[in-house]
Amino acid sequence: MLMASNVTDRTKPKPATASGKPNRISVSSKSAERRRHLARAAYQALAEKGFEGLRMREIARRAGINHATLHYYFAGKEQLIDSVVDHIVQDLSIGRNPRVEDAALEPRQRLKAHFNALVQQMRDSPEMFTVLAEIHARSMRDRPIRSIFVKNDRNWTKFLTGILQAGVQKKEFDANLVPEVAAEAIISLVRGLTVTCAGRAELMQRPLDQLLTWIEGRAS
Amino acid sequence: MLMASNVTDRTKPKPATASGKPNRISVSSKSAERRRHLARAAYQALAEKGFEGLRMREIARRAGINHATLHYYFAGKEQLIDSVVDHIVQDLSIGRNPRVEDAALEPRQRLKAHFNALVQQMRDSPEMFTVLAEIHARSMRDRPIRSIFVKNDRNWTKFLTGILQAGVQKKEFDANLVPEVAAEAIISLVRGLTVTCAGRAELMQRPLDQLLTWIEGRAS
Amino acid sequence: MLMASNVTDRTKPKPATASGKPNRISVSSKSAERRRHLARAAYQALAEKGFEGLRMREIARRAGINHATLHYYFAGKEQLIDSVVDHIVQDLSIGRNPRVEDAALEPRQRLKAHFNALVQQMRDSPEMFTVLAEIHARSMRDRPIRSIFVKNDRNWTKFLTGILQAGVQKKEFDANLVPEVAAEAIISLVRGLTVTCAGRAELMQRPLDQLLTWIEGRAS
Amino acid sequence: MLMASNVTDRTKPKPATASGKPNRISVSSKSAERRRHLARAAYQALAEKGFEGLRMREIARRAGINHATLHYYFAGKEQLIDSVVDHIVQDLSIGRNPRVEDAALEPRQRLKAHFNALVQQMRDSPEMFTVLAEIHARSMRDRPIRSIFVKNDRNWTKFLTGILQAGVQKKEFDANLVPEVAAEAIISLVRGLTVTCAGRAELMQRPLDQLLTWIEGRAS
DNA sequence: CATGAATGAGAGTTCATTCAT
DNA sequence: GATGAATGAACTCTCATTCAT
Repeated sequence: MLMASNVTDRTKPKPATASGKPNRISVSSKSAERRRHLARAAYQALAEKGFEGLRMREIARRAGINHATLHYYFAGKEQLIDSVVDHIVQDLSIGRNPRVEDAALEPRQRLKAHFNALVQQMRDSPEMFTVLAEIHARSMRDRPIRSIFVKNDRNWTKFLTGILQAGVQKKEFDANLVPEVAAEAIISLVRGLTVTCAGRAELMQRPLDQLLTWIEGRAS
Repeated sequence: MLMASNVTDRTKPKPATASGKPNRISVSSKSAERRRHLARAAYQALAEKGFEGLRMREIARRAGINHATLHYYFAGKEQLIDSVVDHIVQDLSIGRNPRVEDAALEPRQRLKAHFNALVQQMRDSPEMFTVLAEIHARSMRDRPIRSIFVKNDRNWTKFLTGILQAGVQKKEFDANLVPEVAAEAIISLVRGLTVTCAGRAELMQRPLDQLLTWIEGRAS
Repeated sequence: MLMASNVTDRTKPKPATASGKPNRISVSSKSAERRRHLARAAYQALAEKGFEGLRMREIARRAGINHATLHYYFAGKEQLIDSVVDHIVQDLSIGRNPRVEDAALEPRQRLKAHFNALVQQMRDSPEMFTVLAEIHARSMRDRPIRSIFVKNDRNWTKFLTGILQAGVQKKEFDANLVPEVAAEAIISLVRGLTVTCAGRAELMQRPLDQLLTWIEGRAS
Repeated sequence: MLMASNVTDRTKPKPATASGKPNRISVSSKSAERRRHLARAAYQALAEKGFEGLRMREIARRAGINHATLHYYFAGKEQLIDSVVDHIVQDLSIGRNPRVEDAALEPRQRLKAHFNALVQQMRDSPEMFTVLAEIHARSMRDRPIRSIFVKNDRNWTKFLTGILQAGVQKKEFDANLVPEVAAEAIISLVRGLTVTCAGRAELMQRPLDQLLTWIEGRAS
């Protein structure tokens, strides 16, 4: 989850057609792939320069195309940014979908894995949190983006609540825990961590461990 | 603490000198006052438009002066922004200085007061957190600003550690608490809350209560 | 005469050839037809947006083809515009060719019919005069286009002179009339009317009646 | 009347103030003068390239200033164009205001003078008619500009009607003349002439003489 | 022929900054 | 200090045109 590399990986391999001529699907997929590539270039520029320094020409340069071509794929800067936001939010949601096979795992392990993935993400692609910080800042003045995060947080809360409930039930977590409230606390703590520990994944460990300890409570 | 109004309040009125002509000190004081006034105008513009939409001309307009005059007080946009950052960080640090009279208070009450002040701040001047989010985002790409926050966080940690230690000692808090680690967790949770609950102070209560519960542990 | 619908009507349908494959002639005919179709699309775009707002892409869109295909029929924008000018001037000349059967008619009636056709044209396709105004304006800076109008005016003058001469001879018009001079006056008055009365055909009546009265002079 | 040079001449000389420091009026007049200068540069560019080829950068170049400065004086291209239209319409109205001293002159002479001024204008500044043709063309798609011309034509009609009435009364003109109708005819003829005879003032003479003959009628 | 993709040139506009007064 | 004027740099966006397929 949370793997920025997913921004690329999301490119689903199109089925190779037998005919030499590209069919409709592969054509549209090629165009979609291109758009993804451009959104990724924008994402990187955003990580390095922020919204303030985000320039269409530089995004195009990063993608290796003429800046006018960018306008062929995106009606304007705003749409390109929307695309970046969509992609990143989609990436965030990966790994937060309660999977059937997870139900068997110990909740404690699942929560730990969730945290570990976060730390790993900070190690692998710290720029993702820079971009997130930018978008979060923007979300405070931009209703539509705000809505996206609210919706995203609801899903995240649901995911965590599921784990917490299971943990309480299995006596792995503190019996007094109110799953939803704890989920809210976890989300904010994690969110704050990405800012506080920007780029230094190792700093995240202790607060996350502390959080786990609190969640386990006297149950541990 | 954390009162945005402080941005203005910090402007301490200097006693008018007897002479009709302003003396050196009052001139420099007037100049400093003007600089504070401008930084405040910039702060408001920043809250409404973000760094991306921050314009020297609009700042000047808000302050009621000609835009060219801005350059008499700040060498450039960057310096003006630095000034805003300085002011806001200074505001943040207010209320985090362990005061002698506090030592007598119960640590639990002191922590609660700290949290309440935060909620109040969100109610009174939510724009401060918008600005903070902007600056936090920038701090992830900007070393000097990052350093300011690191230093600020150290002070904050120290402040919280003091309270936590006292609380453990007085058996108000969980005996197993490692004050510094808990302080780090508190800071990140609070930081995340300001984003998650942007503008809706009421949402902050439950996570903060949860946090208190955790800190008190079986001691409660 | 002067019927904008002629822009389309001029497209004479070529009889389909027996062979299933289109032969040279029908191909070139189809191509010519397509060119006329495109010129008409350009004419309409010109009427709505003027030269300033004339866009190759929009012309293509109106014609229902890809904009790149436009370049298969016209080397460039300039050639397309030339084509529009040619078509419109050709339309203008229709009805100004002295016809044998007209010789029998009373000059007064012929002149009146000429004016009526003009009024009708303004009623039916006012956009033609918008396009004409655009091309007239351009003709004042563009020698080749100017030449086209000068030539066109010569034909128009000849047409009117014929009527006027006949009218003087038949004592229908003022005996003192110098046909060529009056023709020039008529042309300019008509030309000015199309601007002054743009889109409001009813306003053209009175000046045209006045003109007729003047031409008839004491003869009437 | 109709003197393009008036575009410049309209610059009313500001009264020199005694004080070395420029007063409010002269300052504002200087700015207004600058605006007039820029509008004139736009007018010339418009005459040479038409609306289609009108470029802010070139207008600035003609005026000898940076193109950004143009935006200091005019909010945008549209406002600059509006200014050009205003100036030209103002120029047109000069000489069409019935003056008291004219009442004594023979109407025939006054009408002739009006026509002569037109011919002279075509000789002196033919570019004015090029610009007029552009604006007329635009007026056919642009309501606000259209309104300006409608209003202008009303004044022109009034001016001519005054002369014609006086002429009829003094038996200089055809007794059957309906002044207002004739005025309309005159306006359209003149308007058409400026297009037909673009740049060749000598061609205007014969139609205008014809027009005069018609107006005088059997009275002459 | 037809088209989606691409591009160079250039448009209007904005903005931080400078400068003469 | 203060300000109106000016400017260079750079921005987003558009468009006619070209080209590979």
